[in-house]
Amino acid sequence: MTDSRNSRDETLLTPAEWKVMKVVWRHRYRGCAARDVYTETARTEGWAPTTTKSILKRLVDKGHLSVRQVGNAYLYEPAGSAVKSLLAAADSLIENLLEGTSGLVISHMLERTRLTDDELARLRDLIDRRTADRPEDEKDPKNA
Amino acid sequence: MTDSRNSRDETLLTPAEWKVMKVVWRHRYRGCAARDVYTETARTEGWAPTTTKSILKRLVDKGHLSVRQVGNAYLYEPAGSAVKSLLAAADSLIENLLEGTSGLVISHMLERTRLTDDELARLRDLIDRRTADRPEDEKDPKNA
DNA sequence: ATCTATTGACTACAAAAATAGTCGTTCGTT
DNA sequence: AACGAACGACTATTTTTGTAGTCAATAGAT
Repeated sequence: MTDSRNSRDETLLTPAEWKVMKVVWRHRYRGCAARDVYTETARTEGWAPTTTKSILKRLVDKGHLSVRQVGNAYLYEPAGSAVKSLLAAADSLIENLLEGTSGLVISHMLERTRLTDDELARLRDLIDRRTADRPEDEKDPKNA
Repeated sequence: MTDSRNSRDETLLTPAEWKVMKVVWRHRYRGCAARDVYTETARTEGWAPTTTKSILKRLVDKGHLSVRQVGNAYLYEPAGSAVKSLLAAADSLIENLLEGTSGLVISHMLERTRLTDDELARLRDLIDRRTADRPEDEKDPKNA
């Protein structure tokens, strides 16, 4: 047994790690060198280049980024699991939800997130389906 | 200036802190003694009572819990900001959203959260309003 | 009045995260 | 060929978390 009760979840990024991840993600199609990241984090976070490089390395170690040596340069890119990490973060938020606050929190997020009409439509669909599909005995639970 | 670029946000709880917070929250009306918490965390997390007590103290220090001495016992309760912390966590998740993943993440959350019909209705409302209310020039952005 | 279980305060310590420095090597430029 | 800028590897320091022990005070039971 992997002692599930214990400690730190590797799939969860720390705040600093997220900041780095976001920059790499944004550059994901052009390829992203360490410098691209630390130029930006220097500006936005005031970090020393070495700080950023350390975090990059940690992300690689934890498997969230992969490096590829292209000629001379080393290019970082989200290692498959970038979105997975994000969803894990979402799950973790859900886990933390205090009784009776689920609706509140999701509304809050909805209010603060800019969505395309498409995405909105998809969400409405999802909601409709949830309202209808639920079997009688599962209705109006005391929330998760 | 409070040097906003720096480090650890005190309003964000750590995973261990959330676990404790949830228990306190659940007992919020009856009042919650340290023991109530560590009895449960002993079972669910396998923590020593002292571990739980330490976290309780840290939560008090950070202002997420308040203690009130009622007669002999010390009762812990969410210090006003419990929900605020939760929303902060939600905001932080939003901040971390990678370009173009907003809809995905919110759907994901919706799918994994049990909501009352009321809450669902409110969400649908919110979505409808968002779809309609938006001024032309803000439609279909490249996401946040 | 005494004993004991329990509590909160304080202390401890290992691990992870945040932050950053050093250094040998390599790449372009001269 | 020589030099300096920049890179990645490795090392270092401080703070925060996770985890837990010790202990003096106290509340209740006897």
